[in-house]
Formats: sequence, C-alpha cells, structure tokens
Amino acid sequence: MSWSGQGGFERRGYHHGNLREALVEAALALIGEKGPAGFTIAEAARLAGVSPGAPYRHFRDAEALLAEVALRGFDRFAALLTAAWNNGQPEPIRAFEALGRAYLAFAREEPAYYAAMFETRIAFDNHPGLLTAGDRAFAVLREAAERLTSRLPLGQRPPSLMVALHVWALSHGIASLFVRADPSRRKLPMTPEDLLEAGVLIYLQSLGLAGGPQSA
Amino acid sequence: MSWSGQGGFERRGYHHGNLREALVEAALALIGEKGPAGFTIAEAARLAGVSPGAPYRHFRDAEALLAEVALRGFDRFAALLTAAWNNGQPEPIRAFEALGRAYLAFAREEPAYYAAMFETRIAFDNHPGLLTAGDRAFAVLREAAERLTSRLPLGQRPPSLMVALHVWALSHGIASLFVRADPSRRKLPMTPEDLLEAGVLIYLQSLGLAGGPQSA
DNA sequence: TGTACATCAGTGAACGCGCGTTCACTGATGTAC
DNA sequence: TGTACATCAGTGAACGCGCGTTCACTGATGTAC
Repeated sequence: MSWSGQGGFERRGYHHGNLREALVEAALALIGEKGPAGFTIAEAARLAGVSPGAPYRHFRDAEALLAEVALRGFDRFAALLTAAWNNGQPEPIRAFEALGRAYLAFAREEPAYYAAMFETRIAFDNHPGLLTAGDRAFAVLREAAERLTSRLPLGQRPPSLMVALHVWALSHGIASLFVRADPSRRKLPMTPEDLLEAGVLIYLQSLGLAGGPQSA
Repeated sequence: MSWSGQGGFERRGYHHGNLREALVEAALALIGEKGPAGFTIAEAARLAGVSPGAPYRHFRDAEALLAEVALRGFDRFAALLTAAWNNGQPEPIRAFEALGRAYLAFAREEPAYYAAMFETRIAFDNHPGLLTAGDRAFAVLREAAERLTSRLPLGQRPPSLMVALHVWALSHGIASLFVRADPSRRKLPMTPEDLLEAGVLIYLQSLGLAGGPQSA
C-alpha cells in the first residue's frame, strides 16, 4: 500500500506530518480548478489523503483555511511586486511599468491565490492579519508612487497616495476584466500588459512624470 | 390562508401567474443578501412561495437563472450609463464624469446585479445574449470616448477604443476595490467618486481633452 | 539503553442538513364548437 | 351561454449526494526518569 495522498503529498504513517501545508496546497489546487466557491474542507481533506475530520485539528472552519491561503497570497504578491519595483532601479519609470506587469502576471499565473485574495467574501474583520498583509502589498505601490512624485517640485506634486490608488485601481480593473475573466468575454485589440502600460504612461505624462505616451 | 409568497409576490391560486419574474427577483434578493454563491434554486423557489420543482418549468438550471439576472443587469446598466452620458449634454467632459459616477452608483446601489454580472463564473459561451448585452453597456462608454477624442486634430487623436478601455478599467477597479469590497478593507482619504473623477481628469488632461486636474 | 507515560494528530463512523433533480399527479386556464 | 377537452404550470414526495461537524478511539512521537 502506498502512503502517498492523492495530491502527491507523502504520508509518513498514522500522522501526516505536514497536514497544515498539505491542506493549503489542496485548497489552492481546488480553487484554481473550480473557483473559490468550488472548494470544500471535505474535498481538501480527500486531496490531502486524510479523513474528513482531520482538518479541524488545524483550521477552525473553511473560512479560516481560505484566509490562510489569501494571507500567503498577499505575502507572495508583495514579494513579487517588491522584486519588480526593484527599488526603482535602474530607472523609476521603467521600474514602475514593471510593477504593473507584475500585477497582471500574478493574476495570470497565480489564479488560485488571486481568487482567494480578491474574489472571495472573507470577513476581513475576523482575520486582521489579512488586512496588514494586504497593506504590505499596497505599500510597495505606495512607495513607488512616492518616489516618482518626489521628483516634482513641491508646488505641482500630487498626493502620492492618490497616484498609488489610481495605478492600483487601473491595474486591478484590467486584471479583473481582461486577465481573470472568461476568455470569451475579452476582446482586446492589444495585450492587457500593453493596455496597462499605455494607461499608466498617459497618466504619468499628465503629472509631468513621463515624456509622453509611447507604445511598448 | 394568505396566498402571498414569503417574498411578497402575490399568488393567484394554483398557478403562480408570474413565476419567472418572481424567481428572478428572489435570486436578486438572495444574491444581494449572501453573495452570488449563497443562492440556490431551492431557496429561490421557497422565496417565491413555490415547490422546489417549479423553477424547472422556467429555467434549465441554476446557471440559467443566474444568467437571466446578469442579462437584466447589463440592460439596466446600459440604460443608466446612457442616461448619465445624456448624449454628451450639456458638456462632454461633465457628461463623461457623470458616466463614471453612474458606474460607481450602479455598483453601490445594485450590488446584486453587479455581483451577478461581474463576480460570478457564468460560462459566457453558453449564454451569447450575455455577451451582446455586455457589449451594449460598453458601447455607451465607447461612444462617449469617441465623441471626446473627435475634438482633437486627427494627428494627436488617440484610439477611442483604448480610451474607453482605460476608463472602463479604472472605473471597474475602483468599484471592485472600494465600493464593493468589505468595508473594513477600504481606507480611502476620499470618496470613490472623487478618486475616479480625479483619475479621469488627469488622464484626459494628458490627451489634451481637459484643462487640468481639479477637485470635485 | 530502556521503560512508562503524556500528548495530540489523525481515524472512521455517525448525524442531520439542504441541495438538485425527477416524476406521476392535479387543477387552473383558455379555446373550439 | 355552455360543455368538452387540451395544455401546461405547479405539486409534493422521493431519491441519492456531498457537505460540515462531532466524538470516542487509536497509535505515533517525544520526553522524563
């Protein structure tokens, strides 16, 4: 008899040894496959090769497991955004564009994390860690916006928070409408990445931060 | 014995008389209350005061009912956007801003429609009517963008489709992140409406279409 | 090195629940004559 | 105006299903001595 669970997690005997991790991975797989609604604790347990009661040793309920997935998603997201921004190197405008591309890349390549983070009705009040994790991700954008706007003379410097919010919302809107959506819905004459980059450049140009709109 | 259903729909006897409508309204009520996942055909039937098998006379399955709700949502959305744009009267930039406010107002005041349209995984392929209904709504924005850009000399005229997509994405992103989201998530220093208006004005200014960013 | 014991992760059977869907039926409605 | 009949919307009971959650239990692990 093989002790490996169906999800490919090695069982070490009576005790799983790593069930918490295995459940998170199982949840990710299920969300990625069927959307955030199509995941149940029972099926996650099955995927991890464990009896239906076992998950309750690690998570109070399904929402707690989902919140853990979302939490890790925000951490990973923040790390990717940080890497893309790369402290504004080698050039802030280029780094800012890379930040936008990283946003869309995350939505495309980590659909399960993205869904858990943004397409789920987790009560954030009950999971304060989630709020701060989301803030850490947003802080990357906020810092980048701060760096960009700081090049302007004080008189014509827009609030960096507003700039960060605009770019966040534009990125999020494009991700939702054109990266995450049903493929039959999107009919774009360009890639989402190009659409976002053009939008950001037009926006920054208006603030005096970019030379002018140019194609990718 | 009262013949009124629990949802306030008047029963006229053995035959409901208006069950299709009643089911759509029940679905709306349930989606508004518990989110798109928290609606079932069985509960919609109960709300309409009818036996659990009855809905199948009108809808093939739950997705068909959900698609009908989304379809009506898109129609209503298109109507509201059309009214807000008001054919560019009295002044195109002002009318364009009204369009953005209408987008956010719809997300706020019709959460159930909005959820059915955008926060649901309906297979659009199976419901071609939904695609065209969505296109009709987007067409309003597209027309408005076309009107705005047509004021520019041909040489410096940006593609109106791109402008429409940028404004749509920005509106949608702000709606998703700050109007629809868990109240504990959003910590904005301004209203979503002001944020959107400022973003659109900065963007349009860059294209030479607005005088400059000004607060609402 | 060996033994006794505490801890606690995971078992597996059980429960009640609500769901989607089917199906023979019932009775309201409208129409033909 | 009345009667016979076709239509079909809605009934209500039934089914199998998977879920969440509980609970007494079992057995693996680690630690004290």
